[in-house]
Amino acid sequence: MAKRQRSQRAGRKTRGSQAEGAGTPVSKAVVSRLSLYLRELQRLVRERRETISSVELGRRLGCTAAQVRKDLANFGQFGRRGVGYRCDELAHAIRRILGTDEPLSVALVGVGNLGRALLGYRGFSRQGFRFVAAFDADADKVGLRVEDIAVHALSDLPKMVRHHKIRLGVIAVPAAAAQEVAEAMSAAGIEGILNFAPVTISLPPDVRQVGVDVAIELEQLAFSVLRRSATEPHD
Amino acid sequence: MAKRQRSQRAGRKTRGSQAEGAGTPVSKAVVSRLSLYLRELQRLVRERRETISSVELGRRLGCTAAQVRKDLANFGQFGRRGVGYRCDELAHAIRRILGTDEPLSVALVGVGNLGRALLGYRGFSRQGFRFVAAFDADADKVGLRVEDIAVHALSDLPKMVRHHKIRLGVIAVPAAAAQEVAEAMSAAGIEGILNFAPVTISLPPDVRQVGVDVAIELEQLAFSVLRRSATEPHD
DNA sequence: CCATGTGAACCTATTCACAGCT
DNA sequence: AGCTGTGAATAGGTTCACATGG
Repeated sequence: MAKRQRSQRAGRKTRGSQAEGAGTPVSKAVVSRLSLYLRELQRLVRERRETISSVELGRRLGCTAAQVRKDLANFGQFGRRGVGYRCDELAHAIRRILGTDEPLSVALVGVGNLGRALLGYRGFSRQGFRFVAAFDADADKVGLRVEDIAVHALSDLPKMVRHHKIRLGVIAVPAAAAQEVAEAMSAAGIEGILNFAPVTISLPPDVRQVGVDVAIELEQLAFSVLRRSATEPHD
Repeated sequence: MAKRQRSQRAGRKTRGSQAEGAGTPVSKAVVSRLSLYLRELQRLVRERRETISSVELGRRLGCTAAQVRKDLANFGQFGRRGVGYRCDELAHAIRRILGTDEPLSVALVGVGNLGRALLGYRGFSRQGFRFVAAFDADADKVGLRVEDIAVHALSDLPKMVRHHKIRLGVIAVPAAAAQEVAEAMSAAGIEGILNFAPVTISLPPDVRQVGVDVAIELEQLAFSVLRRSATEPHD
């Protein structure tokens, strides 16, 4: 495996080149923590904090300092020995790694309660995402504007994807409709799907997907709470 | 409930006892997959399907058959050799494991767009959760009923927690308010918090927490989509 | 024969501990 | 001194392959 590590001679080999392109496979857990680091760094930058050490970043996020350093080491060298990481610099580097340093266009399908909440959520644009179009199967909703986004018929999806160069799609429809919508997205050329419907959807492997099921998250929580009381019946 | 943990002696190891109480530590990943199994099993039950094998369950969910069997093995024996698992039986067993076989009371704080969407989401009650009260810092919202749930002032939280035996809390407030709300929940005796605000909250270790940041999920997706096109520039 | 349940092998991820730079 | 970056050690999770039993 490509060991181009020691080519320090390239001089400015870009401190923090997110280098390898796709050299080493990075695990999902690492990427997930990178997003967490970024979130905290953005807060630090807002607070005018200049630098932070791996120890403190770890402490704030509930992971070890070694973990922070190892995660970053997957993508390059971003810190300064004896000093730590410059908050703004590292934040920018992580955005480059994640690919959110330039805006990505997103389509939302399903303008129900959840869909509306997502359209109105400012966190997306803060992280470099743009909802450029919404879609709904309900003819009564088509033509409305929700949070300043126009609602279109699903049949317009392919056209809109092409026209707005939409690469990501968000599914916020009932479970029964999710598979169909996912297939439409895939056919329209969307490359990644964030699925809030409580079903597993199956897609060609070249379409990436992430599922979020809020009921499952609550179940996780219930388990850890209840198991805890089982573990420590009385203290 | 209560009762016979280790009553069955030697011979059969308790078909489907979620036995160990807290014997072996179970990883988060396992619990997360259990929820996924449950979701699929509930669908199968609705479709009147009697049994399913680990192979097919794995195929539907995108994991291996061995994974399915190993995960279940953490908690007991639920299958019948040569046959597979009875869908209804296994679903019920998993609900027992997760602790969602009896309803849990939940409080929601933050009746904004997201909070409203969560109150209206039927998936929660389907999985055994009950929103029994909502809270908001905005005095104009206090006194309203949203999705048939009354909105209270935050100062009523301790009283309501006691009165309704609320064990879980959901935070759907802006980032700036989340830490404060979490502390109020903890002080009121809530044992687990599902946090939708995009910040890491710090709490005494006896309060369990799960964070969901939808922007982070989109970032995960962006990364895997963009990395993919970097990996295969031209096929 | 079919499919589970499970020890053992394998592989991945996290933590340790220290070399090396500032 | 302080803190990063990283090989080595450890712990954890997944897959294999087969014995077990309906």
